[in-house]
Amino acid sequence: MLDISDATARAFSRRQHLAFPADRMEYILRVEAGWLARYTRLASGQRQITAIYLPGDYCEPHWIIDPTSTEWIVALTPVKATAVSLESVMQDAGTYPELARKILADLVRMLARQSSLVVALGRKSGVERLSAVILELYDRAAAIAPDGEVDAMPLTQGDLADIVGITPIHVNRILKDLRGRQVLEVQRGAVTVTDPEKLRFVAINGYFPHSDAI
Amino acid sequence: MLDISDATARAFSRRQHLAFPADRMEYILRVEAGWLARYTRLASGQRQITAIYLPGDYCEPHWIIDPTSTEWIVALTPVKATAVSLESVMQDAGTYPELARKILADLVRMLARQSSLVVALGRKSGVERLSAVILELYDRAAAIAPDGEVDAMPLTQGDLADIVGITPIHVNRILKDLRGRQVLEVQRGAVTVTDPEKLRFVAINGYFPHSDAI
DNA sequence: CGGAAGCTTGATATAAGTCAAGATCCGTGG
DNA sequence: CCACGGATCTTGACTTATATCAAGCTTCCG
Repeated sequence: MLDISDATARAFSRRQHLAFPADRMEYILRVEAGWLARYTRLASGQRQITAIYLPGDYCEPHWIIDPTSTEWIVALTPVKATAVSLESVMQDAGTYPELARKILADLVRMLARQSSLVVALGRKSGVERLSAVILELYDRAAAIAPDGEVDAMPLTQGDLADIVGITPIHVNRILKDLRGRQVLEVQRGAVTVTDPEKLRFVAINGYFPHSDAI
Repeated sequence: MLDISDATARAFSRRQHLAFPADRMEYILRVEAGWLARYTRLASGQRQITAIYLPGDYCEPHWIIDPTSTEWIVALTPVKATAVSLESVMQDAGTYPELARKILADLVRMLARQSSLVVALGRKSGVERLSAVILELYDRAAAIAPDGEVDAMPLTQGDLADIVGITPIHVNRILKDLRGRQVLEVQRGAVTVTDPEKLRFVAINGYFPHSDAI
């Protein structure tokens, strides 16, 4: 069981797991640096990522209500995180509900994000889905960047494929196209948004109807 | 503003809306009878349903944390629901946290369901998605049925299409096929599961690999 | 009893997947 | 310091699942 003295930063390396399904958790991690993913694995072996956590986020905020992990949590980059024991959140809840309130607010944001991911996966084309997801991450990254400058976002084309539910090969082709339209740049293991507004347009409307140019 | 005296059943007719995006809510509805859907509409006019509420569910439980409606809530059937004022939940929270705890538990369940919907939409084929969604609803309906007997589930083929993110035409073809395999029966505006275990198999594995028969 | 909502089916089109083959980068061990 | 091997990316050719278009039917509500 963790206590306050444990509330110091812990380090995780890229591709290291922070939790597994059925784990009984005794703390919640607040991400200080690095990116995390939450995913499920299907019978077929395929992976579907259902959430991304960025610095400032409480990872799996619902653990304060039901402390059972249901999915895999993995570090997409080297990560630093501080653990807050559930016990202490619960105790504070009565007297200083600040922390509990913040965590619950995160929970609601997460629900909203999942909802819009459902909409994207259910009803949008490849370009639109990919654009929508990259844009959402861009906006979140911009919100926490000290100067609003977002640098390369540490996502493999395989990671992106597992978020938007398409083939990495197809992700590659879409990215190539978006790169050609000067919307973003692609590095090995990362994507950099160069024109957020164009990206926002594509995420909502796709390419112009009856046209190939943006 | 609602008070306790308002906590009596209200009636809504089929296709009537209970909330709209940006509405500021002052209460949460507990569904007593009937089915509800929560949905988003895209720029293209398409609809994507992101949640279904059944009797016993608290509709939009996250309103107790942020009382702003973000999507449309519509009755899929005639509905009876009782309103609980957020004010009273908040007041009770300190002294009798029972109600708040129940609502938060519902919120966590909802998050889990959305997560598995993301997985279905992202990584499963038409049959698998449709089977998974129908099965989930079947299981929920069975859990609240007094004798475990689930009757026809009130979903239009168009509704199903808007949950699983495929065309109503394609839903029709898949249902025809599942009907042929004796998994379920189809009525106008409703679906009846006749072989839940077969359905469960298809939801997880699809049809047998390298085979057309189940 | 008329019309809208819902269902059904066929023919055709297209977005995305699959298969295949290489190229490139990068961390690690010798 | 270099070499090796795995992870990642890239591109082309071909296949397939699902969408689109079109038409007609049925049921039910007002």
